[in-house]
Order: sequence, then structure tokens, then C-alpha cells
Amino acid sequence: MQYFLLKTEPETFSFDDLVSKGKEHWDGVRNYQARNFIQSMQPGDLCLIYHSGKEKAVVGIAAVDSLPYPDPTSPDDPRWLCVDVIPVKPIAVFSLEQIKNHIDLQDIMLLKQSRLSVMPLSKKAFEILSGGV
DNA sequence: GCCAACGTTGGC
DNA sequence: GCCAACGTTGGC
Repeated sequence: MQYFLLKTEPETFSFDDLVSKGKEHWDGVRNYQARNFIQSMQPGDLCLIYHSGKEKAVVGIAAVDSLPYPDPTSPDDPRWLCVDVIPVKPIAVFSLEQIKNHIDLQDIMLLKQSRLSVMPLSKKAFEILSGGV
């Protein structure tokens, strides 16, 4: 079981949109580092959904529901991958501000590489962010 | 609206 | 292979 954080602009695609749709392919990632993380995903891995822009907070849990497969939004370019994700449940909002202030979250990639859109999370970081601990 | 951090592109 | 120019992202 692995844990990830997926960033999205809620104006474009929010966690609520994922709940409404029931399932979505997490496509459009055009960054090699992020692509490599997608490549390592397995069905059942859990992802925290982070809203960038105005909200700047983790808002929900989703689950990987497929193996990585070629991104349908780049049919002529085999480099890019996506996975299907399904909503698991919304969580209490955990803001960027709280992340910055949490002693055990200082090492997460979100704070070090603010532009990376897909990143792994440690189990501990996932549990803190999702309110599990 | 601005700026920092990055990634990409293209000329050399 | 280097580097300047440019585009994008995301926080402030």
C-alpha cells in the first residue's frame, strides 16, 4: 500500500467533482517526476486530494482504481501516463498553513517542490493529513 | 498582480 | 552540451 498526494485546481477539477463523477482518469500530467510516481501506482493505493490556488488545502481521500496506462489526452505521445481514481471520502480540511506549522510534516515534498503535482506521502504524513492520527 | 521556482525550447 | 529566453505553476 502506497500513499500519494494529488494536486488539482478546484476551479478546474475538484474533489467534489470526483465525488459527483464517481471515477475519473487523472490525466494531463506532463512532468517526468510526476509521471514516474504515477507509474509506481497500484490499484488500492490511497491519494489525498489537494486543492491549489485559493483553497490551498487537502480536502479528501481518493483511491487508485487502475494500473497506470497511457494518457488518453496525449494519444500521439506515449511518454505520459494516467490512472483512474475513485473518491473514498471527504476529510476535515487540512490547510497548507497547518502543514507548514506541523512539526512532522516539514519534509513532505509539497513544501519542497511546490510545483510538483503528483508526489508520494509517507504513511505517517498521510495519517496526519487525513486526520487519522 | 507579482515573483520565485522550475521546466522546456532553441540557438550556438 | 551550454545557456538565454520564455512559459507555467502556485503562493503571497
